[in-house]
Amino acid sequence: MLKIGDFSQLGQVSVRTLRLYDEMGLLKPAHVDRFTDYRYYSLDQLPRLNRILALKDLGFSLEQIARLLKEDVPPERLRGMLTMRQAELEQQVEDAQARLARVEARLRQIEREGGLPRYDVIVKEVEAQTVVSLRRIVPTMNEMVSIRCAAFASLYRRLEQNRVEPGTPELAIYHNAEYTEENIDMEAAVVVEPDAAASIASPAPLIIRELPAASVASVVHHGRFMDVCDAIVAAYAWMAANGGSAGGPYREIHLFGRENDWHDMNAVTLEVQLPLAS
Amino acid sequence: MLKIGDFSQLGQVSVRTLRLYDEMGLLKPAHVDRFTDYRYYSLDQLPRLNRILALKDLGFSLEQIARLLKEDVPPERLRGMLTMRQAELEQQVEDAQARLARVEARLRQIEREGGLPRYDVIVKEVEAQTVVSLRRIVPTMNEMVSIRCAAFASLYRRLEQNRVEPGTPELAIYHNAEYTEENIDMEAAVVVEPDAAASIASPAPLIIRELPAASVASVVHHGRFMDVCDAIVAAYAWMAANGGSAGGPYREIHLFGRENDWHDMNAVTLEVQLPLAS
DNA sequence: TTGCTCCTCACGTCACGTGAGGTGGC
DNA sequence: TTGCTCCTCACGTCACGTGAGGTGGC
Repeated sequence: MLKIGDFSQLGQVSVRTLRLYDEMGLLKPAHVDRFTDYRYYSLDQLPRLNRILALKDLGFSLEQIARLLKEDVPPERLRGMLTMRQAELEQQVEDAQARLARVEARLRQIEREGGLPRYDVIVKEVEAQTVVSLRRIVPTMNEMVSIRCAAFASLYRRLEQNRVEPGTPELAIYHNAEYTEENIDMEAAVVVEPDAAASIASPAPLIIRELPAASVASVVHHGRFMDVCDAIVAAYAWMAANGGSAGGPYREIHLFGRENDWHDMNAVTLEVQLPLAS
Repeated sequence: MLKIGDFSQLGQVSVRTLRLYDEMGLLKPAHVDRFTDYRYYSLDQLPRLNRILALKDLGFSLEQIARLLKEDVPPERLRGMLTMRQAELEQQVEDAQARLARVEARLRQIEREGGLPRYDVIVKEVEAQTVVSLRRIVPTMNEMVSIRCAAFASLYRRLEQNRVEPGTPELAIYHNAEYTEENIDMEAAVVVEPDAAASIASPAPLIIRELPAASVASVVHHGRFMDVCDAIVAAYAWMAANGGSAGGPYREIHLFGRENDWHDMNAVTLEVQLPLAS
């Protein structure tokens, strides 16, 4: 019989750990003194301790190990748990590799720019939404603001006529697959309740559609509206650096409010959402 | 100004998280009502929240992020932290891959044997130890027990003559590089205090040497002494399955006590330690 | 008697999730 | 007045590490 200290040395675990395993029922001492409560272990308990450590080494939690060590686990269940573990570990490897790639991209970025860059890109999930919109081709960049504002004005007017409450915030969607300064295919949109959208009898020229759910690369821009292109560039650059590709037209969310009502175009907050191909 | 609930929706984080970030000083609300303690955020705080989330996504702890967001971090320090993170992540990838390999080895083992195998192999570090030993060539397996016992008896006798206290446990070391049933090169050894070893004036034929520290694959065998070969096989099989190779002769640790004194060779506990090449 | 080992609480870790119990604003 | 949102505690998570305070065995 070994006292807990000796057994812990043989098994290369701490005394505290043995006490925990006792408490959890993972490894009960062969004998406990009734008067002193001292724990005594026998040498032939060492294989069980090693089994526990081996399973822990595979990444199982103590609770899972407790289940695996119950006498009556059928081999299929054992296989099942290991297969689960395998899948989890594959996921872990993948996650760590992706994260590593992002860290390396950051490092390269810092080399270039000498510090944390202006924009941070984060990936988030956006849900599907019903939007009502008007779509316009904008001949040149110079006309963008006026055409977009007119589109939004027209959109809100028609919604009012149909007694449909526009949701918030409004957004613009840019459909050109590549960068262009001419004939920009732009959609001015606003989120509405699906029921409200359905209540519009003859919608034309309004477009009513479901904006699909997506994983998006999201960048928040705060400052001059005209500088939003920097944020868009940042989103595309991030995507390229992390080996993704676009999964749809990017969305420009007017977090600051309605473009037509806003007083100061040099202090807007908006979010660029670039859907990622998955 | 946004109430915490609205800001949490925009930022895709929970209200609880925002309160935590406030408490930690990571992201203070733009304004806190003096009477109600309500937190109010402004839209232009969204970029900071996103920066926090982006850094978290790289795997930094909140405390590290707090340090990174202090105005005055020089870019080198930033690079330093990212490089650290990079190294940690490389380690994580490696660990997860190794663990995955072990899980897969287990799965294959279960396919073959239909359940958890008899032996569990764990890797542990053993420290360098000073041993005193006698080395013998054993012509055939049949003579192993008698020659080994004689060697241990002779070893203990000589230690006693030199008034050196033998440590515990005793161990046998097998030097043949390959499996063999003839001319087995065996060393019967016992751990001693370095000082005590040094005090032996003319040691011959005793060998006094330092058993090197090592990473070992460790298997505990409990049962008949003659079945210990199963444990040895298990250790080698594990090593092969996990892509390692032997880094020295294996050691057979007599946890049960002295082989010469033990009464029941059908109930021994011993540990096989197979050093791994690193 | 003095160290050494053992015992049982109980707090701390990390980034929140999840109530409990109470209050403010429409 | 009724929901809804906000507030501040405070416990739980996971596998221990690390004292605190006290006792048993040589």
